[in-house]
Formats: sequence, structure tokens, C-alpha cells
Amino acid sequence: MSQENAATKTPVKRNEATRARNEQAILTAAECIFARHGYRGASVQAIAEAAGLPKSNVLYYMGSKQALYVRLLARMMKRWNALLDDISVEDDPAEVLTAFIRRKMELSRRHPEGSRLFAAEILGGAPFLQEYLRGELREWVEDRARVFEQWAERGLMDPVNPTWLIFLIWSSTQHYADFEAQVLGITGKDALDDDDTEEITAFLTRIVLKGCGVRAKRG
Amino acid sequence: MSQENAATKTPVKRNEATRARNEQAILTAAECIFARHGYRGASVQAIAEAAGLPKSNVLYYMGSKQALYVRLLARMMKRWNALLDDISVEDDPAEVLTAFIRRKMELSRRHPEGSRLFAAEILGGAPFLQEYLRGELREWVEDRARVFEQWAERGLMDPVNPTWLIFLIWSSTQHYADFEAQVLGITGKDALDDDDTEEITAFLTRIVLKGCGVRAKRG
DNA sequence: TCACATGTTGACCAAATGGTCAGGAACATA
DNA sequence: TATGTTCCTGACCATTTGGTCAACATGTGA
Repeated sequence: MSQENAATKTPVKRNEATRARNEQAILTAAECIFARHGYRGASVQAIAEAAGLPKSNVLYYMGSKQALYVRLLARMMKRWNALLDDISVEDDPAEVLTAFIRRKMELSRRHPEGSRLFAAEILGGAPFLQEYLRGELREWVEDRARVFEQWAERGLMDPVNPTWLIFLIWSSTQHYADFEAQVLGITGKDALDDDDTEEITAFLTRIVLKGCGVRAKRG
Repeated sequence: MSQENAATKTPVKRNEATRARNEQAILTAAECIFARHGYRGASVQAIAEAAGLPKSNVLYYMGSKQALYVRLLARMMKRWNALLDDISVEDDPAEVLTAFIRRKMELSRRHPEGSRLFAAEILGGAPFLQEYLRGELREWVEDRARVFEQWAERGLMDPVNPTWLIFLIWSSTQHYADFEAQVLGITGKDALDDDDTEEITAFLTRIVLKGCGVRAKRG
């Protein structure tokens, strides 16, 4: 950063880049703090410090603590939606489930803070996400569930309850972000590397496919 | 001190009932509030209100917010340990895994608030549980892992990574307590009843056993 | 009855909370 | 240079935070 004057504290060059950078810094810092302490437990002061900005500046950019929180949730939901593509009965169950598990795992790995933020929100009773859960997400689950059932009818997989299956995939992948502290404590590692992630993905895929008796589409 | 002498000499009965009742009220209320908002986000005031007592009284009983929190964590760990019995290579994999899933499910169902409290602690980086995770729990996992591997060697189940298997069972059962808000929002129910729980338990058991290729020990 | 330990709580405190705002700083255009 | 707009932030505010404490209430054994 260019420090042109000793008297002025932050001689920030005003431009789009700075704005974008500050905004990003705030969002990143806030995601981390909110994930760690929940909505109530997070303080704007702590977020500001983590972002390296004065508290007033954070409020100036984001309006309020709540607005910042909602914005972060929305960003996470957007990421989430990005991996929720449509499926049809004609698709191959093995392929779809494999891709589903892999993508979900990647999401948790790429955005662990966002994943934990989401978890904290749900843990607290989902005060800001009720509508999303009961609406958009519920429909998404029902759509997949219908396809799973049709697959079962066609003998492509066992007739398992599709909702529980979706929850199983969500929970078992989400675990590695949300319970990272536990995973690391028990495995004794400093962090899960790409190889670990790949191994876990393969493990989960194997268990789910085999467990649901998924067979090749055209046997 | 002379006072201490008198106190120890004559174990005062007092109003044990009232004391026990108040203490229970505080613990129950605190578990709920801490689970919902995390350690930082929970306020002693809120706990006191939920318990129907003045804030001073809560502090009188529990000493401090942190002491109360630690006590709740310890209580939950105790419940947890209660279902962690020993297993040996001679046991039947199907029986052990079935019982494990069922007990874990029952724990989450019987103590959803405690379950969420634990989750919030881990989510926040497990500041109070590091030692437990890296010590006692880690050893527990390693012990089971060794047995799972021996089972695999004996051809009683597939040679899957035992640690990931344990995490799978933990996460998929824990999910129904921690993400209750999501589960209810998506299923459209007010609560999961005994039948639902039974169905989920059966589902998870089936997937895990079949997914791991668990075979009956004899014949 | 008394003496004394224990139970209870309102009043209080310093610190931290989310948020506001006046006023200066930095720019773009004229 | 002058003017207007946007950006930035220290000072400030009412409220809430965890915790203390003195004062009073209550029960117990003598």
C-alpha cells in the first residue's frame, strides 16, 4: 500500500479497486467471525479488526450488522444453488450421485467458513433462512426425491427413502467443514489435504452407491 | 476455618429439593441458550430469564458464565462416553455397527440441545474441547479403527477407512439434532416422531452395513 | 430462643455492544 | 481554482454485557 503522508493514517487511493478490496476484506472477515461465533456472538468490532478497517467503515460499507449477515447468507445460498443442477429419470443414478457427492464435498472444501456460517444459522433455528428452507430448498429436495423413486421403480437402485438419502449426503460431506476441529483433533493432522479429500469423496461415494444398491443404468 | 468444620461435620440437608430444582432449571435453560447462540452469543440474562430466576441467582449457583458452559460440556461428554462401550475382534460387525448407529441416534434424539451445544463448540473451533478431542476421543476412535481393520482382514467387511466410517456415522446421526430446523423445514413436519426416528435409524443402518459389505460373522 | 451458615437479589460497575453523526479527506467536473 | 459528491472515521450515545457486593431472608442445630 502506498503511504504518502505520515500524518494521515490511511492514505487510501480512492478507486474501484480499493472499494472492491475493502468490501472483500469485510466479507471474508465477517464470514469467519460469524461462522465462529454465530450471529449474536459476532461483534462488528471483531469483524472490523479482522478486516483491518475501523468499525465505522464496516458499518458504512454494509449498513448494519444484520445486513452484512444476510448478505453473507445470500452469497452462500448462491454458491449452493450453483451446484444444484437438474436431473431426470433418464440420467444415470451412479453418475448423478457421484457428481452430487463430489460437488458437495468441493463446496465444503472451497468455502469452509461459508459452510460453517450456514451451519451456525441452522443450529440457531434458522431465523433468517426459514423461508428458503420451506420454499426453494424443499422443492429442490422433492424434485430429486421423485427421480430417486422412479429410479427405484425401474430397478436402478434400492427403494430407499430419498429424503433421508439426501440428508445423508449433505451431512456426511458437510461434516468435514463444520466439524473440522474435531476431524483434525482426532486424525492428528494440521489440515486435510487434497489427497485426504479425494479419499473421503471416494469413500462416501462407494458407501452410498453400494449401500443404495445402485446398478449401472442399462444392465 | 471453624465454619468449614461445622459445615462438614453436619451435612446440612437444607432445602435440597429447591436447590436441585433451580440447578436443573438453570442447566436446562443454559443448554438451550448456549446451543442456540454459542458461547459468546449467549447471555447470562437470557439464561436467567429462561430459567425463571434473577441473573444474580444464576451466577450464585454456577459461579460464572464460563463455569456453567464447561459444566454443560462435561455433562454432554459424560452422556457421550456412556454409549461408548468396548468392542473386540470377536464381536459381530453387524451387531456392533447396528447398535452404534442406534445409540448415537438415541443420544441425538434424547438430548438435542446438548447435541447442538456440542456442535456449536466444535463449530467455533472447540476452544474448550481441544484436549478431549486430541486425547480421550482420539484414542477411542483409534481403538475402534483397529478392530474394523481386523474385521476387514478376516473378510467380515470391506476394507474401508475406519476413521471415515466413524465420521460417517457420527455426522449422519448428529444431523437430525443439529440441523433439525432444516430437516423440519424440508419435510414440512412440526417434529420428528418415534416412527420417523426408527425409519431413519433403519435407513442409516442398512446403508452403512450394505455399503461396507458387512457379512454375518458366522455363516 | 439464639447464633450462624446458607440462599437470594436489587443495585451497581467497568467494559463492550450496535449504531449515529459531524466533519474532514479525496475525488471528478467545471 | 471552485463546487459538488462520495468516502472515511473519531467521537459519541444508549443499551447490554459478565460479574460483584451489601443487605436481607431463610433454614438448622443448639
